[in-house]
Amino acid sequence: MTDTVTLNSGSSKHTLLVVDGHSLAFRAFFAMPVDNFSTSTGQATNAVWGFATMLAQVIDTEQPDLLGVAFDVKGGTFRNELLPQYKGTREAAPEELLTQLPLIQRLLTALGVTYIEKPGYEGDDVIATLATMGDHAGYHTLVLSGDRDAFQLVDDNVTVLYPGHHFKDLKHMDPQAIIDKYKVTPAQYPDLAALRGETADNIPGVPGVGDGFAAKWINQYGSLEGIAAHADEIGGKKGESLRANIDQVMLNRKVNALVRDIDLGVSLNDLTFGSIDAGALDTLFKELEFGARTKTRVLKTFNTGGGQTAADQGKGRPDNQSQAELDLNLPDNTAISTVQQFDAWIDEHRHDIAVSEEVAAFKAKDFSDHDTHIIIGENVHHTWTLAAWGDDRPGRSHVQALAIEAGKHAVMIAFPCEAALHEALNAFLSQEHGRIIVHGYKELLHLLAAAHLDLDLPLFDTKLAGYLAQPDFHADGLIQAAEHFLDIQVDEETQPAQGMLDFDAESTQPDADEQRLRDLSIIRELAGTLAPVIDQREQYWLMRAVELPVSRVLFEMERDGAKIDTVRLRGMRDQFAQDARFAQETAWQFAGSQLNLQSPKQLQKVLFEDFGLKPTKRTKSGSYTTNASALQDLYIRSVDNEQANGFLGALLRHRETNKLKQIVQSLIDAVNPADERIHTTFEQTVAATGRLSSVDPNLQNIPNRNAAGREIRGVFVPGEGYESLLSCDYSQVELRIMADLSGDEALIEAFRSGMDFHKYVASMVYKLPVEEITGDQRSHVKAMSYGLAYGLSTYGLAQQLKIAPREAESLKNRYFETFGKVHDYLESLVTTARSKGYTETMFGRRRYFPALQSTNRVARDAAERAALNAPIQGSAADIMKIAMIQASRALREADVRSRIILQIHDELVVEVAPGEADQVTALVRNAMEHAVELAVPLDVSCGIGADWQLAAH
DNA sequence: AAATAGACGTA
DNA sequence: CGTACGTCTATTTA
Repeated sequence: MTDTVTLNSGSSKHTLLVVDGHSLAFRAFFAMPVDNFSTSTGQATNAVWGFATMLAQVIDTEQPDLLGVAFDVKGGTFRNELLPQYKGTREAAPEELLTQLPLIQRLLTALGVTYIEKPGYEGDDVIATLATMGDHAGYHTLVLSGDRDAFQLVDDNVTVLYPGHHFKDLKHMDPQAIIDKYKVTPAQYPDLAALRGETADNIPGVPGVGDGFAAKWINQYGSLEGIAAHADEIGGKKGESLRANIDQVMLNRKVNALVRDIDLGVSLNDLTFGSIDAGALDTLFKELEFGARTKTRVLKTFNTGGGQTAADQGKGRPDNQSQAELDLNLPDNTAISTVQQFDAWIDEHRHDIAVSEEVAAFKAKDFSDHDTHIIIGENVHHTWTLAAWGDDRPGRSHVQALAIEAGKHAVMIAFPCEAALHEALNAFLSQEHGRIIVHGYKELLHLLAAAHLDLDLPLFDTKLAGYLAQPDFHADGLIQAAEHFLDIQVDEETQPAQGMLDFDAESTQPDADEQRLRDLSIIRELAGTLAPVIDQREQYWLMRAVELPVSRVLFEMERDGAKIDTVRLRGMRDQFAQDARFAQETAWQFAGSQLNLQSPKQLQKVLFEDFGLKPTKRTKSGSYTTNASALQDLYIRSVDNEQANGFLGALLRHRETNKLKQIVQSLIDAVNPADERIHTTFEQTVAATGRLSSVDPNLQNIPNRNAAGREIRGVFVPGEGYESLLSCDYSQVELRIMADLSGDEALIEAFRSGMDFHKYVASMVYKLPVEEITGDQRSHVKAMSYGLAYGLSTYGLAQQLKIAPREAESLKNRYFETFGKVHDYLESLVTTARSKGYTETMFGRRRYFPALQSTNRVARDAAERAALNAPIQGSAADIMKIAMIQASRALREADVRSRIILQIHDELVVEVAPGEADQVTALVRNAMEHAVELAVPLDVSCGIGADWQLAAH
C-alpha cells in the first residue's frame, strides 16, 4: 500500500483550513447511527464523535498550519430581509443534533481550536472572510464545506473540500474541477446558482433551467448582466421562462453572494491550534463516555497536528492515518495435497477453535422463537474461516482451490484432489460447520458441490452480515465490502474483477495464493467487525435461522433450475418476431419514414414535431415521454388524425410484441444446453427491503398480466421424472401484515370474514351492503388498498383510476375513517423511522433512512414513502423466506422427490414428481400458511398443471 | 468501452 | 406526484 501524501510539504505555502461547522456537524450526525452513540443519561453524542473523527481525518490528510471553524448563529441575516422565504422550507435541525452543537464547541475549545460565530451573518460569510484574510496573508486556504455556495470562493489559492457520498472521499474543488463540473469559472458560479435556484434553501430558479442551460447562457453572454441584457434574444420555452423570472434571479444573485469583509475581531494569528487543555478534554470525554480509543485517536492528531511549521511536518505527521490503516496480516500458508498433511494440520490447529457448543449447534428449528437472542460476540474469534475459488455460476460451477484458516495459519487445497483427502474434507466439514465463517454461503455451496462436497449451516456469513447491517449498501465483491466496512484500501490491481469469482482457469500464478490468503484475512476481519454489530442489534437469529438456511434452499433451487420447452419457446420467438415486424411495417407506412421505433428521440420528433401532437408528460430530463400510457393518451386524442392515429396504434402493437420477443429471446439465450434448464441466480443481498431478486436471467418478471405475455409461462414445464408444476401464492400478504401490525379491528375482521376481500372492504368504506357494491367501487377500493403500502398520493390514485383528484381525496378520507388504525400505523412508521433513523420488520430486519433528514423535499418525500413501505414489504419477504425453509424441510422429511424451483416474492413454484401432487400441495400450503401466526389467517392459493401457465389459479 | 436514459416486465 | 427489482436498446461520453 502506498502513502498518498502530497499536500503542502513540497510547497512553500502554508495552509489555512476553514471548516463549515454546521455542515460538518450535520454530516457527522447523519452518518453515525444515533442509538449507538448516546450516554447513559440519554445525551446523543454521535455528531460530536463524528465531528471529532472527521475533522481529525482531514487534518491528518491536509496538515494545515492554521485552523478556524465557522458556525451559523441563531436569528436572521440580511438575506432574510431580501428574500423572506429564505431557507423557509428547511426543517429545524433535529433536537438531538442541536443539543450536540454546544458540546462540539466545548470540544473545539478544549482542543485549542478557534471557532467563530457572527450574528447577522452566516457561517459561509465567516468562511469567505477567513479565506480572504488567508489569501491576503499568502496562505493556501482549504474550505471544508458541503455547501455549494462556497464554490464561488475557489481560486488558485482557495480550494473547497466537498464531501462526496462517503465523507472520506473529499473532492478537492479547484478552479479546474469547478469548470469541469459546471462549465463555468468559480467567479461565475453564483450566476449559475442564481439561475438554477437552490431547492434546499427554498430559492426558486428559472423553471426548466438546470446547470446545463445556465452554463450555456453564461458562456454565451459572459455573465448574468449579459444574460439580462440579451434576455429577449433567447428563444423557446426556456427563454420565456427566463424573462418571466429574471427579477427573482437577480435577487438570488444578491442573496448568494458571500460577504468577504466582515469584521470578525480575530486575526490569523489566533487560528493556530494544538495547545490542548488536557483537563477540559478529559472531563468532556468522560462526560460523553467516549472510550480510550477515541481519545487516543483525537489526541494523536491534535497533539502533533497544527501550530507547527511546514518544516516540522516530515517527522511529526502520523503515518497517513486518514483511513484507519488496518494491517492485513496474511496467514502462513501451507499448500497440501495428501490426507496425512491435512489431518496433521487440523490436529495442530484444532485447539485454537473454541466456539461455544450452544452457538455452534444453534439450529432455531422453532421459528416462533424468533426473539431468542443468540449472541455470537467473541465466538467469531475462535473459528475456522473457509473459502473456495472458482466459478460459482449455477449449472456450470467449477472449483479450483479451497482454503481453511485457523487464525494465523491456513491450508490450501487444489482441485481435483486425491480420494482420501476428499473424504477427510467431507468429514471435517460435516463435523465443524457450526464453527466455520464464510463469505457467501450460497456461492460457496456451488463451489463445494463442484467438488462433491457439502457444508451444513456455518456459524457466520460475512456477506449476509454486511447485508443485514446495511441493506442499502451493495458491495460487488469481497474487496468492496472490506473497503466499506473495514475502511481500508485494498490494492485491487492484481485481483480478478469479480472478487472471489475467477473465470481464468490458468490462474495458478504465485500471486493467486497471496490473493486468496488475503481474501481469508479479509473475511476474518469482516467477521470481527460485523459480528458485534449483529449482536448489538439482536439480528443473529435472522442470520442463523433465516438467511443462512434460505441460502441453502436457494442454492438447491439454482442448482436444479427450471426445465424449458425449448421447441415451443423458439416457436413463440418466431411468432412474436413476425408480429413485431408487421407492426413496424405498418408504423413506417403511416410515418412515411423508416424511423427506429425503439428510439425515444426519433419518436419524439415524429410525434411532436412531424405530426404536431400535443405532448402530455415530460421525463425527468425534460424531454417528452413516449411511454405506453402517454401513447395510449395520444392514441385516444388523435382519432381525427388518421395518419397519426394509425401510427400510434401500430407503435403500441410494436412495443408490446417486441418486448415479448426480447423476453423470449433472453430466455432462449439462458437455457443451459446440457440439461435444457434455466438456472437463474437468486440475489440474496441486493434488495434493500429483504426481498430476493433474480438475475441471469430474471425469472421474477416473466409476463403475467395479459394473455399474450402469459403464454410465455407455458414454456416452463416439469423435467424428466416429474409430472407437473405446482404454483402456490399468498393472497394479499402485505395487507394482512398491515392488518396484523396496525391491530385495526375492522381490517382484521375483513380478513377473518373469509369473503371476497376487496368487495367486503368496499362495502365497509361505502357503508353499503356487499351485494350493492359495483365493479367500479370494488376496483377503486382495491387500488386504494394496494396503494397504501406504497405511500400512494391522491394525485397518483386519481391518475391511476382516471378519476378526479377530489374523488380520490374523498375515497382516501372515507377509507381512513373506516380503518383509522391503519392510518395511524402508517404514520407511526414514518415517525419512528425519523426518530430512530431506521425501520424494522416483524423479525428485526433493519433499513436505515438518512434521507429522511434531507433538506431536499423531493428526496425527503421519497424517503418517507420508502420508509413506509420497507417494514411491510420486508416483513412479507421475511415470512416468505421462513415459509421456504419450512417447505423445503417438510419436503425433505417427507422423503419426496418434488422440489421448489422458483420464488416470485409471494409465489413458490414446485416441480412435482409422479404421485406426489396431493401430498406436496398439502405440505407446501401448510408451510406457507403457518410460517408465522398473525392476527389474521395467511391465505394461500394453489394450482397445479402441466406447465407454469396451466398451474395458475 | 462504459455510463446514462428511457422504457417496461414482475410482485 | 407509488415501493422493490433487472434487462434491453439507444445514445452520450470517455
